[in-house]
Amino acid sequence: MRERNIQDTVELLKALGEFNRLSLVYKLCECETPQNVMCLCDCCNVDASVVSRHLKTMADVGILKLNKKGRERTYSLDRENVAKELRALATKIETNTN
Amino acid sequence: MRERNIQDTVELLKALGEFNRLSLVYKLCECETPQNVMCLCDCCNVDASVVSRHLKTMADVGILKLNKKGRERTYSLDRENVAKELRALATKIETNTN
DNA sequence: TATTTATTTGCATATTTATGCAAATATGCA
DNA sequence: TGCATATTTGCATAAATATGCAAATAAATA
Repeated sequence: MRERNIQDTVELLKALGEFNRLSLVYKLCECETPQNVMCLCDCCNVDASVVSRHLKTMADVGILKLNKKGRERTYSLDRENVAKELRALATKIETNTN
Repeated sequence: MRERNIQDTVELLKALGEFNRLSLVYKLCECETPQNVMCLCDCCNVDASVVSRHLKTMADVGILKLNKKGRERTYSLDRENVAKELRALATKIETNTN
């Protein structure tokens, strides 16, 4: 398995490491189905355009999946991918890589 | 087990999500013994004062452990803690928390 | 005590990032 | 086609963050 380079990892962590974005992630944790921007607006007190940008930021680094069908654009968590990346980092840090 | 609140998690991720800081973490991954600031300066191209601040940032959120003995102040990775936190987040994200 | 070495802190600055509003875009529907 | 709704984008601004340099602090040692 090819190792993520450090910059990719930084971007993943940076995308998760902001209050409103992590709130969106937590919100999406509870959702069985993909959610649209309007619905996700409820979980943080900011303009819809800001939510839209946060969602794009996270989609860009593989945290979210974007589904387009017609007018609706819905986002869902890429649970598997995020969990995999976080666990890979955990393992790296846990292990003395000498 | 008490769950970390969202702000704590944000701070952990923010502390890891910066290039020079993650470089320091990777460097410390390779070290069996705690390292001092001067030694850690090698791995990123910034002033020692900047490294010092980055190390403090990470110590503050439990990524690093600070050991003081005499003049020497050494830092080591809190491998267990970081791995635990990252895995907890991975599990939360992976699981539909309905 | 004076000096040397390691680290931190104060301050100024540059860069990045988050935000809101208004306008643009996209799509479904009357 | 024209309108309504959802989403994104341009732009300006505020806030947060990273950085370097110089000075301050801390501790070992001559």
